[in-house]
Parts: sequence; C-alpha cells; structure tokens
Amino acid sequence: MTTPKSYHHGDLREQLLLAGEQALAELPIDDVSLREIARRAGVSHAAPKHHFTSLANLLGEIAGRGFQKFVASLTMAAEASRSQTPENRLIAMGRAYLRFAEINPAVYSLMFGHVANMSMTPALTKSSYEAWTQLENAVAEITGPARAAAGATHVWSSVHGLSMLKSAGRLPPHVPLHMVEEENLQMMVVGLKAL
Amino acid sequence: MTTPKSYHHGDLREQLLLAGEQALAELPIDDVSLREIARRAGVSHAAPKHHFTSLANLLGEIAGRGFQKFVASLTMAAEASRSQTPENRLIAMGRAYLRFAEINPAVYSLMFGHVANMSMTPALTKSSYEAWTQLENAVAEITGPARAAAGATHVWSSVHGLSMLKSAGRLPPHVPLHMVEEENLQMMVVGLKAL
DNA sequence: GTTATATTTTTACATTGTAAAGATAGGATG
DNA sequence: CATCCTATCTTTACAATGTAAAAATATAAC
Repeated sequence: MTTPKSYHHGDLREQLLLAGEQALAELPIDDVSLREIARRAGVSHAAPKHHFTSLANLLGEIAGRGFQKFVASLTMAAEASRSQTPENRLIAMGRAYLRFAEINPAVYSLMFGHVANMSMTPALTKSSYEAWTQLENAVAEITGPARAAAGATHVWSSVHGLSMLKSAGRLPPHVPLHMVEEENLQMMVVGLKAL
Repeated sequence: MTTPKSYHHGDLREQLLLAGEQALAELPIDDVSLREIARRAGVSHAAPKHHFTSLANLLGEIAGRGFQKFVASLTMAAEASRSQTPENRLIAMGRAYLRFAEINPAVYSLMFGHVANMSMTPALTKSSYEAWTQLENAVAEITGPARAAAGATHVWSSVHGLSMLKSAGRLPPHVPLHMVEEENLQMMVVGLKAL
C-alpha cells in the first residue's frame, strides 16, 4: 500500500502548497517560482516534480484551495445573516466576496485565471463549480430557479468586476471606494429584482 | 536634432510595438517574450533595450495603445446610437465593450492589469483615464454629474466582470452566454437608474 | 537483513531578461 | 568632402527559471 505520507520528508506535498501560498502572499507574482517554493519548503528545486507536474499545476491546486476558503467565507456570511431577507443576505455575501478579494489578492487573481501560468486542475474545476452553485442558490431565492443562472451571472459580474477594477487600480483616485461599494451592491440587487 | 526615425532600421520602436501586438494575438501570453518580439521584428534580442526599458515597459505601451483603440470603439458605438435614449446608448457602448474584449483578449487582459509583468507607463495612465472619462460622461446623462462616478463604477464593474468571467471560463457551460449578455446589460441600466 | 520502490538530490540543458562592451551608420561640423 | 560624434544595433556574458534524466537514499514489505 502506498500511504502518501511520512516518507522522507513527512508530507512534502502539503508543505509545498503552504510554501506556495506564503510566497504568493509575500512576493510579487513573478517572483513566485517553483524553485523559490522549493527553497521555502527546504527541499531541492526538483523535489516538487514528484507531487506536481509543473508550476502551473501547483498554482492550479492553490487556486482550488482558494476557492474552498472562498466558499467557506461566503457560507459564513450567509449563515450570519440567515434571519434577514434574501436581498440583504445576498448583499452580505457580496461584502464577504469583496473582503476576500481584498485580503487575498494574489490567490484571488489566481482563482479567476488572471495568471497565465496556471492549470485547471480537477480540484479547481470542482471548487469553482461549488462557488457558482452557492451563488446560484442564493440568487434563486430572489429570482426563482428559472432565472437563477442569468441572475447569478449578473451578481457575480458586478462584484467580481468591482474587485478587479479596485485591485488593478483602474478606478480614478477621486472615486470614494467604500461608499461606492455599498452603492454598487444596492444597484446590483435592484437590477437583479428587475430580471 | 535627433529625429527618432530612419536611423538604421527605420522606426524600430513602432515595429516592435506591432510585432508585440501580433505576438500577443497569436501566442499564449507566456510565450510573448522580449526575445520573441525582437525575433519577429528581425533584430537582435538586445535591440529593444534602446526603445523600451524592459519587457514590462513594452507591454505597458501596448496596453496604452489598446486603451486608445478601446476608446475609439466605444466612441463609434456612441455616435452610431446618437439619436437614441441615453440608456440605449449606454447599452450600445456596453455591447461594444464586450465585443472588444472578445476580439482582443490578450490586449484586453493587458489593459486591465491581469498580466503581472507590465508597467504603468504615462501613456497607459493617460488613455486609461480617457476611457474612464468617456464612460463617466455617458453615465452622467442618466444620473446627473453628482452621481456619475458611482454610476460609472457600477457600469464598468458589471461589464468588465462579465468579460472577465467569460474569458476566464468561470461561468458554467449551461449558461447561455449571448442571452445573458443582453439581460445583464438591462439589469445594469435598471440598477443605474435606481442610484 | 535484504530487496523493491517511492522519494529526493544532482546534474544538465534550453530559454529568458538584462547589462555591458564592441561595431556601425547617420548627421553635424569643419 | 573628410572627420568626428552620437544614436542605434549586435555580440557577448551572466544569473535565474522550468523541466528532464540520472544518481542517491530512505522507507516499507518480506
């Protein structure tokens, strides 16, 4: 039996994922190399090859883990606002979304494919689909199931677009970000209800 | 006088920009290297150094040119719908926006900073600002000038987010893209009018 | 204890960005 | 027209990367 743990290093696979997440949080994305991650994990630069087919594959796995944490954040926000209206619950989830993107910019941009050198691993596809389903369900409470797909696309586009414009610095400096965020969430819900 | 043209090569700077745009359109972003661009322009790999401080700088200039074409596309759409209501004009611009992103995916993702290795050149800052102003003006016709900034953020977020989710493949396959686009533009305007 | 195998290291190579030194050609100056 | 000057381009060089293959090593099974 091949128990994948506690061979030479313990569980290098997990350590590499952690080192990669740490590197992403600390360094500009260009400096996040396979060799840098191996260095942080204290192994030779070729060691990752046995656990990840390539740097793109490793980053893809990290993106998948990012989606899991992302879904957990939104679930928490939804549960905390369980007693409120579906509209306000959706807004609470929107705030959680924006906060996640703000706190984890590197992993976030990995998750949404804005890093070229990244593979769609099965785990990434799966957790990304879970995030979509979660959103679609929250939207369905407002629009009904038939229009949930279009509604979820609207909601996700709006919130994701705002996140991206913020993080890319494409909004002029005179735009009051905090206030605009709340206004955007309001407009998003108004549009959704008109669907 | 240093006329920057017709030295050895003619105007290498322009040729490099063209070669870079061509490479971006044809190759995956990782393969768009300084050396590849130099190869396409038929010069040595170090020749670009005299015209661009780095690959990031060259890509930044290309992004700036992208914004110029982008503004031109939206201007065309606005002029073609001059006789319509401001709402419909905004929707026409939204369609032009989505089409631009669809036709020029590589330059588009450069423009919005989703490529790490890219500098904010002065030309990029300037043309990006022009795009914002154009949008803000179109929005001001609906919301009035006081709320134009918040409104423009809403509109841009919505359309940009949809573009990104589409190009990143983060929308599930069962979402009918073409119909959803139109519905999204409608919801976007409804939300905007509620601001 | 021996052997087989999964894991890691060593070694190697092509490619990249960038810097510095050398070659070259166009324009200016006499 | 001859000469120098300087912007432009090429050659050469170096460190870093991703990836592959060969060599070494530690664990598990027997």
